[in-house]
Amino acid sequence: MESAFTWENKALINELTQGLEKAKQLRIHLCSTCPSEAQDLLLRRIISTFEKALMILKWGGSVGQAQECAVLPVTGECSASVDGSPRSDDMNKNFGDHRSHGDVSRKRKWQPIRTQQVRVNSENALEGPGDDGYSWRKYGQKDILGAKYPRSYYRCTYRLVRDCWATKQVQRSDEDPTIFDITYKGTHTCNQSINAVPPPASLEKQELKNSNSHYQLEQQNQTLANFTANLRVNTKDLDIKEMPAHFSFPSTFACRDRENHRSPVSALADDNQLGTYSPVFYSPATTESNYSSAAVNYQMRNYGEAPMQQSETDTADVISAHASTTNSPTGRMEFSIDPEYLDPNFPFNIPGYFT
DNA sequence: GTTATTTGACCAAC
DNA sequence: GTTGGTCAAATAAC
Repeated sequence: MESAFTWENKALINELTQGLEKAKQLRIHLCSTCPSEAQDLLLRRIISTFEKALMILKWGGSVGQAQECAVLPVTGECSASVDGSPRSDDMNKNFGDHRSHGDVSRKRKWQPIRTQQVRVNSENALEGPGDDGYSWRKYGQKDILGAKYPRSYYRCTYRLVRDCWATKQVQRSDEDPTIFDITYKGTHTCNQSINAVPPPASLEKQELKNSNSHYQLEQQNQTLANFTANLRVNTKDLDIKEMPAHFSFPSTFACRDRENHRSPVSALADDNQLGTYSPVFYSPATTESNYSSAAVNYQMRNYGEAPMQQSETDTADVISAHASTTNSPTGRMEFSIDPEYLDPNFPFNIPGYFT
């Protein structure tokens, strides 16, 4: 069936392919003029971003292994452990088990499952892998048969106020106590973004914050718009005439769904442990020099397909978690792309989304 | 007083 | 019957 989605998907792939080609040409042009290392790095990352977006789109619609691969941040293999051995958690297995379930069950095995391993510093090994950008509430702990350490169960803090059913399980590795196996189940629907929404002081206060969430979104969109604008400024003085005038980063991508205070961009932010694009943004008040720094610091944790230079990423087989996002610079905002939220029905051809 | 964590009990899956 | 996942009352922390 040649659905509208298929057509839009092809059109989007075409646009992204063009963008990729132009970025490559831009890099070639810049290479001939001896660009700074930072410029070259930024260009390589822009190219990589296009490639990833294309890959995500080409996988689109198949909820199988490919997507699961895509959302695993650092192991580079689907459901692979640190040593690369297959893991028992398997998305397909868990998706397939619907029998005798309604929409909700005490064991929501139908939820998408992602696994991740985090290595902690020895000094904080006792308290676990630390902050992953979301607010979690521990709701249980269980001794697991054959495991040396108990498994901890966490659910999203915003389960009640935002009906967010994301959960995670944290299990310390028997072999290496500094490694934690983290299993994420479900996806965040609470529209959390890192450092943007502190845990609720009370449910009432949280509802108050919800009423302001649109304002927060606008602020984030403004930041993204600035990011886009700066990207343009940095290239417009160059003698590049082939850069398509119609292309720009979709800063207006956000605020599609105001009712739910949810947008594609914010939705992408839902799961920072997924396919972690982690561009680092600063507030609009950030100085230009800081912006340059932000651009250079643009982090893209790879999910496996394109080899990253070691200097570009501090991730190896496992994440070295330093436990707290409080180490982040003030005003830092990260978002990541979860292919699950790439809405195949999203009207990309609406004027204004892509100018 | 409010919120988070702990822990025993309950329930579903196997 | 066993095991893993979740609930909810009790308790701790702030």
